[in-house]
Order: sequence, then C-alpha cells, then structure tokens
Amino acid sequence: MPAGGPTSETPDLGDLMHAAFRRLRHRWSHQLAPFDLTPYQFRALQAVGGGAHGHGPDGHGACADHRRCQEAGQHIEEGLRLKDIADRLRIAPRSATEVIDQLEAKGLVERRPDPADRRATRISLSGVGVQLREDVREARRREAGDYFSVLSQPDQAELARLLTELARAQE
Amino acid sequence: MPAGGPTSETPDLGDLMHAAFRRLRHRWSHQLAPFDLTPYQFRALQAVGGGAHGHGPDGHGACADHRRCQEAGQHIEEGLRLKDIADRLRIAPRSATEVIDQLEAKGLVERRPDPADRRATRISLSGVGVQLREDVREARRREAGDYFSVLSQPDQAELARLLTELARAQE
DNA sequence: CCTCTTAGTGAGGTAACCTCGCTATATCGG
DNA sequence: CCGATATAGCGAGGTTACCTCACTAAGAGG
Repeated sequence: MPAGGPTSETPDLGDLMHAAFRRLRHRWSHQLAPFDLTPYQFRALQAVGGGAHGHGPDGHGACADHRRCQEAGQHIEEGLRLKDIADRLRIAPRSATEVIDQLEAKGLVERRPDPADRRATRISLSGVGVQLREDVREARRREAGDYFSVLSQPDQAELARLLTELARAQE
Repeated sequence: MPAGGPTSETPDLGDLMHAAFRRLRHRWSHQLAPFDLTPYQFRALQAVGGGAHGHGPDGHGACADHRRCQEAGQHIEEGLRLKDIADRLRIAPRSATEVIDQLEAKGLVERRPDPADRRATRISLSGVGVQLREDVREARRREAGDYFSVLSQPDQAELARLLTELARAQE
C-alpha cells in the first residue's frame, strides 16, 4: 500500500458531528420522555423561559437584545413575541407558531395579546411551565448529567470554544 | 441583580452542538443541491462506496470488519449487504433499504442477488455513482472547504478528538 | 390616504429517521 | 432430516423537526 495517507479510517469531522449529535438527540428524547416533551419542545420551553413570567429579575431577561422594551418608558414586558422566540431558536417564525401551539396545548405557556401592538401576541410560561422546566433541569442534573459530562471540564470548555467559533464564522 | 452567576450568556453545549450541526446540514444540502442529492443520500453513497465496485485495492474495503469474506476462500465480494450499510450509517436496516432505494432510482447504485446467500442483496456503486461521488468530493474540496475549514488544523484535530471521545463514551 | 412592512397563521410539503409485521431463506439442535 | 430459531430484506405507516408560500390584520412613513 504505497500512497498511504488516510486510507484506513477516515471518519471525517462531518460524520463525527453527525454521530455525536444523533446520540445527543437520542439521549435527550429519552430523558424527556417521562415529561412528555420532545427535545424541540423543551428547547422552545427554555427559549420562552428566558423572558420569565411574572417576577422581575430572573437573569437574562426578554429584552436582552431587543430595543423595544422602553416602548413607553415602562418595563412591563410580559413574555416574548413569537418572532423573538423564532429568532432565539433560529427557526422560521411559522415553526415557532407551531411549537408554541404544542406547548400551549399542554398548558405550559400562555398567549396574551400585546396591549401595545395589536398584531403581536406575548408568550409566557404558565406556572406549570415554570415548574416543568425546573423539574427537567433538576432531573438532568441528577442523572449523571448531560452527556457531555464524559468530557473533563477543560475539554468541555474547549468544545464550547470550538463550536462557538464554528457558529460565529459563517454569517 | 444579586445572585449573579452565569446569568448573562448560557448557551450550553447542547445548544451549541445543535446550532453547529444545523449549520453543517444546511451547508451540505446547499452544496449537494446541484447534484440533486440530500446529505442523507450522499452519506449513504459514501457508505456504499467503502466497498468499491470492481477494481480491488481501494483502501478500507468492504470486508473491513465482517468475517464473511472468506466464505469460500475466494474474495469476490461485490458490494455490501444492506445490513452492513445500515451498520455503517448507524441507522435501522429498514432505513437503509429506503435510502438505497433512492440511490438506485437515480442509477447510482445497483442491487444484485448474493450468490452465496439467497436472502441477501449486494449493493454496489454503478459507474455513475462512482463518478458522482468523486465529483462531489472534488467540489467540496474546491469550494473553500467543508465548513470546518474556519478552524485551524490543530483545532480541527482537537474537535475530532473531543467528538470521538464523546461518541465512544456511551456504548 | 396610500403604500410598505411586520406579526402571526393556514395549508401543505420535506428530510431523515423509526417500528411492526411479513416472507424467504439460513442455521442449529436434536 | 426436521423443527425451532434467527436473519435479510421489504411493505405499510408513523414521527420529529423543520420549511415555504399565501394570506389577513395591523402599525409606520410619506
């Protein structure tokens, strides 16, 4: 075998990503099954959760990078708009409608008309939603972690760095 | 804001993976569009390609880790069985049937009965299939690379290591 | 007022998988 | 040689996680 090279085993990065991501998905859906949530739904739940529900200071709030908060000088902001959720999840607005529909059907989120803009609806977590989100996080913490825990802490950080760079690169 | 902590930005590894993978998929499907292939199909094409078609030494051959080659002392081995393809792609056998159907419909692979096992079919690339696979690879090489090229060489290696470790860890 | 844009939704579609049940064949134990 | 069990592939049908396109209701700007 002259040319040598990468003959023997060429599981390229693409395949590795693919494999890793599939496992991750798989594991998530198993973890979420008892809560009757798909990964997609949980992701949405978290996105909505970002702009909490009633009690003010909850971390990185809804208004994070959208300037429409000081609309009237007031800072009411009960929930995000669908568009914002779509942006957070990086999906098309129509898809956000869909997943929010699902969460609403389960009683985890609420739709309310935006008083300031009659086209818009505000989405916020219901009490049940808040609870469930917390339960899932708890469970995830408890059950030997989130799949990444097989990596050492520095390795996790390294992975985060690489993925971030990868994400930031294009567009 | 008392509790402080990781409030500001908590795009956890899961989300990062998700985002990175989605971009990868997206890019691939764009790259493959002119060839009228989905990423799924191309992956399958590569899997079949592993066990080349006619001319012997082509790298990591079909018989790689399956012992059924020396069936009769001979080493004919024209193509893989569906089951093997499924294993390579890490999908259910039924799904392999499906994607191979698609490739066959495009004339990229051929099904032939296995002379030694009348249950089995042997899948091999057609001439067109070999050509197309090469064309895609060429294109990918040419067009400023495979999405991972925004990372330095060592970073790519590092990413590969981390992903491999992640994959090997569970099961 | 008239256009131009934006927010959300209905309708419909796609990729990438899956399971369950079936038949034809192989293989193994007696 | 025969029955039990396993294996290869396929038909039918389902699911998840998205998408686009067309539409309506409402705000924004000239």
